[in-house]
This record gives sequence, structure tokens and C-alpha cells, in this order.
Amino acid sequence: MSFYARPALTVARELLGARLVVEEGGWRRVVRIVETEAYVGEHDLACHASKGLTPRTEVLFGPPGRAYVYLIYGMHHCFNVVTDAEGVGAAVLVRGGEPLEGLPPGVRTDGPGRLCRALGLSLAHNRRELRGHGLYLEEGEPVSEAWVQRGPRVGVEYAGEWARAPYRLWIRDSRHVSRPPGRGFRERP
DNA sequence: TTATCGATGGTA
DNA sequence: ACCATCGATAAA
Repeated sequence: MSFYARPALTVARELLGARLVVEEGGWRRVVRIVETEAYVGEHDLACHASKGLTPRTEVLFGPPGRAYVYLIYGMHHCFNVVTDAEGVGAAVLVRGGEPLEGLPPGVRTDGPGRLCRALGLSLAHNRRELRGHGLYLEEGEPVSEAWVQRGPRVGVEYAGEWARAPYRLWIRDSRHVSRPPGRGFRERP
């Protein structure tokens, strides 16, 4: 069983601290993942797979370990890792990373759109296998449970009960965690 | 510092 | 007609 062929929430937890590597035409960019969200299956109304099998969602139901990249609000890309068994429409959205290599000083990598832009990820990467052909993940220092914080996923208010599930995970005190809109939410002291 | 608003295009 | 968003601008 591969790393990815497990429930999305498990993978979302273990991706914290992992390194995401993108290589293309001579450059190499690496971030340490600090924020993820699990989209756990067809029954999860916040998950795109809940729309059923369509050209867009097909990759979610396919083999684990592939990229699911989509365009949102007409201008931003979101990068996901397809998880769980083939036939299960589940994925993990990567929402923030700490720049480690190949990124200009000061570039922001908090938020799924900014992260994709910084790494050069686009629809061209959709459905790609995360296996070293310019796009892959590497193990990092494990992140202990004491450093993991959880909360509701961002921007899925339409999903009823599922909007409140604590499927957003992030590393406490990281400066590269995105901040959701709305009041009272403090995650950087 | 927080709040509001509009850009922009794939998807169904 | 929706959106798993961001950056500019305004208010304070």
C-alpha cells in the first residue's frame, strides 16, 4: 500500500512537514508543507467528488498519488494530492508551504493560489503522477502531534454539516499558514 | 489593523 | 450561476 492509498485525513496529517518539489527546465523549487485540507470522499459535500464522476472529477476517483489541479475564481490554481483507494474520490489540498529552495526571497507561499503561483503549478500539472517527473513529494522531519492544529476547512460554507468538520490541519506558529477571512481567528500570536 | 470588493474562467 | 482565492483599496 502506497503512502497515498490511505484515507485523505491520514495523508493530510502526514503531509505536514513533507517537501513538495517542482522541477522544470533547469530550475527546482521546494517548499515544506505546513497546511493541508482533507476532502474525504463522494459523501463529503465539500469535496468536488460529491458532484459525481465528471471530466473534472475523474482524476479524484482514479489511482492515488496523482495531482489534482483546478482553477478557481477564474485566476487561481489549487494543488491537491489524490488519495485513498482507486474508486474513492478523495484528495488533500495543499494550502501553504515554507520556502526551502529555489524561491525568491519574500515570495508568499501561504494560500493555495499563491503557493501554486510561486511553484509554477497550473492545469498543465493536472492528473500528473507524483513520481519524480518534475513533480513529487519527499519525506521531511516528522511533525509531532503537539505542533498540529486543526479546524474547519476554508471557504466551504455551502457544505452543511461537512463545513464544520475539522479537516483543515496546519503547523502551529508557522508564518506560512494562510489566514481565513472572518473575525476572531488568530493563528499567529 | 480589519473590511470590502471586484477580477476572471472552468465547470455543470 | 456557481466557486476549496487574492490583491487593491478604504477606513480607522
